[in-house]
Amino acid sequence: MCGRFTLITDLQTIAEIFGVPATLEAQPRYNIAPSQEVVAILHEGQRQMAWLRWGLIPSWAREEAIGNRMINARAETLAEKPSFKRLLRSRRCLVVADGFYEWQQTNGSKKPMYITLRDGSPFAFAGLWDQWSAADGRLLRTCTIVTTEPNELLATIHNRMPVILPREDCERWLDPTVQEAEALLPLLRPYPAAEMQARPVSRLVNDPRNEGAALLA
DNA sequence: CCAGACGTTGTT
DNA sequence: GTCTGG
DNA sequence: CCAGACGTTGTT
DNA sequence: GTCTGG
Repeated sequence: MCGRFTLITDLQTIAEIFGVPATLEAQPRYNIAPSQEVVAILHEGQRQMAWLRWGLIPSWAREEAIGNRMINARAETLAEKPSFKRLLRSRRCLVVADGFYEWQQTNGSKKPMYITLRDGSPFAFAGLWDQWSAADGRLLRTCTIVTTEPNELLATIHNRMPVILPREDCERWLDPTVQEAEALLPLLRPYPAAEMQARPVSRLVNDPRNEGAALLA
C-alpha cells in the first residue's frame, strides 16, 4: 500500500517535469503522512498544481473523520465501488512524490524501507480527488492514492504497492476527455521493478512528527 | 419504493 | 451522489 | 502508514 | 481491540 512518502524535489522542477505553471511553494518533506496536504496535479479547466488533503472525504460524507481511513483505493475494484466510480470518470489526479515508505514485517518486528526510482527522479502516484463541504462552510479538497499488487521488488517487502504512472500514462490519466474505465484501468499496473530500488531507513520515520533528512539515514 | 451503506489495510 | 438489499 | 487514546460528571 | 489524529 502506501501510507507515507517524501517530496524533496523543489516544486519549480516538479512543475517543469509535469508541464504546469509553478504556482505552489514548499519546503522539502521527508515524512508526508495521511491527513496532511500533498502536492497534486489535476485538470480543472486547465492543468494545474494544487494542494489536496490526503485522505478522501467523499462529497456525500457526514463526517470529516472518514478521510482518515480512505487513504488508498484498490485499482482492482475502482470502477465498481460507489465511492470511487464517479471520481474515476471526472476527478483523477496525480500525487507527486520522489520516494515512499513501506514497512516490512519480519519475525515480529516492522522495518521501514524507502523506495525510489533508480535514477532518483520524481514520479506521480495515480490518485482520485473530491470536494467536501463542512457544516461550518469550509470547503475541503481531498485525495486518495490508488494501489495495486506488488511488483517483484515490492513483493519482498509488502503485499500491495501504490500505482506509479510512467510519464506517458500521466497524460491519459489527466485527460478529461477520457472517461471510459476501459481506457483508464489498464494504466493501473505495477511499475517495473527493474527501474526501482529499496533500502532500509531509520525507525525515526515511524513517528509522523519526525521530519528531516535524518530519516533517510 | 425507502433505508442504509459507501473504504483499505492487516490480523485473526 | 449512487448502489444494494429488503 | 504509525502513535496514542480509549470516559463521565461537575466545576473552573 | 479499535478508532482518531498526524
